[in-house]
Amino acid sequence: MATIRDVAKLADVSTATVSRVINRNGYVNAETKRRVTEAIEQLNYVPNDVARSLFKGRSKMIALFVPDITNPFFPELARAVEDVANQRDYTFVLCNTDNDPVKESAYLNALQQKSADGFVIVSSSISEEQLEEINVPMVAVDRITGRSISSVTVNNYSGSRQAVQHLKSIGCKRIAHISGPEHTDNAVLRLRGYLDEVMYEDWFNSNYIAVGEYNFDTAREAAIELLRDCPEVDGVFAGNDLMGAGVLNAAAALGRRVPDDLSVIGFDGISIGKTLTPTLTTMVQPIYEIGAKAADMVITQIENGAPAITSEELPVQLMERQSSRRKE
Amino acid sequence: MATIRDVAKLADVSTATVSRVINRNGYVNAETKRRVTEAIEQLNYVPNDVARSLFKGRSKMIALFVPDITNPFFPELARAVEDVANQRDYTFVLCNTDNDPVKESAYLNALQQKSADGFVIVSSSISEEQLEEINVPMVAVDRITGRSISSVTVNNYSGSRQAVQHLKSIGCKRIAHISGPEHTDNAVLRLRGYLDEVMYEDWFNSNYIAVGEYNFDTAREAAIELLRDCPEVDGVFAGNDLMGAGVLNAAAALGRRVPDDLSVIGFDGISIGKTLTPTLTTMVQPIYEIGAKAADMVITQIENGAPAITSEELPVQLMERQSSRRKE
DNA sequence: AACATGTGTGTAACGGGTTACAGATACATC
DNA sequence: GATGTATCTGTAACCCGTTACACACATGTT
Repeated sequence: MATIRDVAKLADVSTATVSRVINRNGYVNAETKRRVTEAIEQLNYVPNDVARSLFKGRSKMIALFVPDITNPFFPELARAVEDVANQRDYTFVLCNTDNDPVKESAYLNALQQKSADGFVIVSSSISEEQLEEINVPMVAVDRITGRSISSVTVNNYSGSRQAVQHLKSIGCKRIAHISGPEHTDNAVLRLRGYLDEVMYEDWFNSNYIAVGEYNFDTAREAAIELLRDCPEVDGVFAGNDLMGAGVLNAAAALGRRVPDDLSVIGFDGISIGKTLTPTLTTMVQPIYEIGAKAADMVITQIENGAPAITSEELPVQLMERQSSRRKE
Repeated sequence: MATIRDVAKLADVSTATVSRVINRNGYVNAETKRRVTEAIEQLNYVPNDVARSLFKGRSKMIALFVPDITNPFFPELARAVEDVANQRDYTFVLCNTDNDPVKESAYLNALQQKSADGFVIVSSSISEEQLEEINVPMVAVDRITGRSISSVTVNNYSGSRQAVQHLKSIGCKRIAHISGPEHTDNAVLRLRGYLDEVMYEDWFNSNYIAVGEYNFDTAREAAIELLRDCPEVDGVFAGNDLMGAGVLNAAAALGRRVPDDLSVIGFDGISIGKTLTPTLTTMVQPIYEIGAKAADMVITQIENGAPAITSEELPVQLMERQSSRRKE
């Protein structure tokens, strides 16, 4: 591979001049510039990013931390972050943290050594101290980790109320909630939204709440138990779409017809909702925009160094599909 | 951040000695080593990866190219590659190529500039010439791109025959195939397996073959048309699970009961198969192992420089679920 | 005594860019 | 004619590790 020195020699100038041509800064005579450009062309020269990074202390690289890319919510998010990164000429690195603080900080260290310029993270576990140690821009997404970090989220609380309101509006009289994990702030917010919507209903009772992880299996288990214990339940608000799929499966296993006997609504708007039978009614998050917005914020901060902590909250939207229908 | 020079000064040795301690090579007196280690500890020193990369021309970084991470087959693959990369102390970079040769080579260039050490790629489009240009280890996965590159795949042909045999064995008399895209070698192999299994059946007719993309929507469309035109079809082999989901959805839309009227089998074994109603019978690929194996091959090649081109073919396995059942 | 081998450490060049600084020239201004 | 300013270019230091090479000393060999 050709180096800047090869180019300099061929164009009969110093490396400084070549560098000036490449980076379009400082004065360069038009004729000189032509010669340099030609030499670059001829040698097929491309500047070495590593050398550049070393000098600048920056790498044009941002990383996304997600709990597990295997969860279909995250690929779409990743896609957005990657697209924006590319658009703005950054390299994109994906890291699965498994919600494990040890893995998280291992990644953080490894990437700092590589001069990563910024991070977009989905994390429930990162500590304020760790945040202090990072001296590059960082934006939290989907979940808020602490108040000393910028974030892009949706209004989980009001989205959750909307979801329950939808079930009420189609005539559900007994609405249960299969909640996500208690240590995750968005699950707590959704639970709170549900509670504030049903707490004062005379039919409400705490058996209508079950807790699972944000996945299919635990939700299915929880739903089977709940629906067996409370056969009067005619509406379920699932903590997210994956859990909604679990509820649909549980309903089928118990012979409960959806939406005739039971309406189900999820949260997220991931694409598997459309593949299910019946298709899943859900509160759609603008997942791609969330990721794009977060990536944009990080890169803008990298380049302009705007340090203010900002919190964006995007809207969710009801998407009615087959799993919920007005009762006769 | 502390540099090796700071450590050298504090321990009162040269940077060479510090480097020798860090890398455990060359001779270092035990007492000296102790002092250096202490200084490293005290300063919280971590070697700068970028400087290291610059000197060595290697970055301890591998990349995975996938058509689209949003397709649920790939996250699992990505997960495997990432895990192995981490285990062996490599950084993992994910790239979505959208099957676009332009994006592919843009990524290839960008990553070469960053001294990426190796690539795992899923691609139908990369050319032999491009392969020539890459002078780092590279392994193709899922699809074979050319004969000048190592690969890890499954036996698509025999897996496909097994799938059709399964439908026959449960009593299907008219078996259709919704095939994946014609420019993708694994789709072609699966189609060939299907053909070799049904071609000489007296019922066979070419209307039983439809072509789509490897996604839900096109398969759904294709299946609706096919099932409407050929109501006698009682078994469908879908090109992959996502397409299988499309077929199930189409069947539901047409009021065909699965598995009573129609049995459906997919290919891949991705997790959404379990979330569908009915759950989807499929030929399970060892996706994680494929990714792990490929990552392992790449890294081993990076470190030992074994240049021989090898092709691994892993087995697929029938997983019977609710979408297929023996006819009475 | 002469030489080989093993141990221990430092100096300095190197990888491939970037840029502060200095020097040179051209032109404008007073 | 002196001074100022814009244009153009090169030298060399710098980013931060790694390692070839040189040198010193200890021990073993013949």
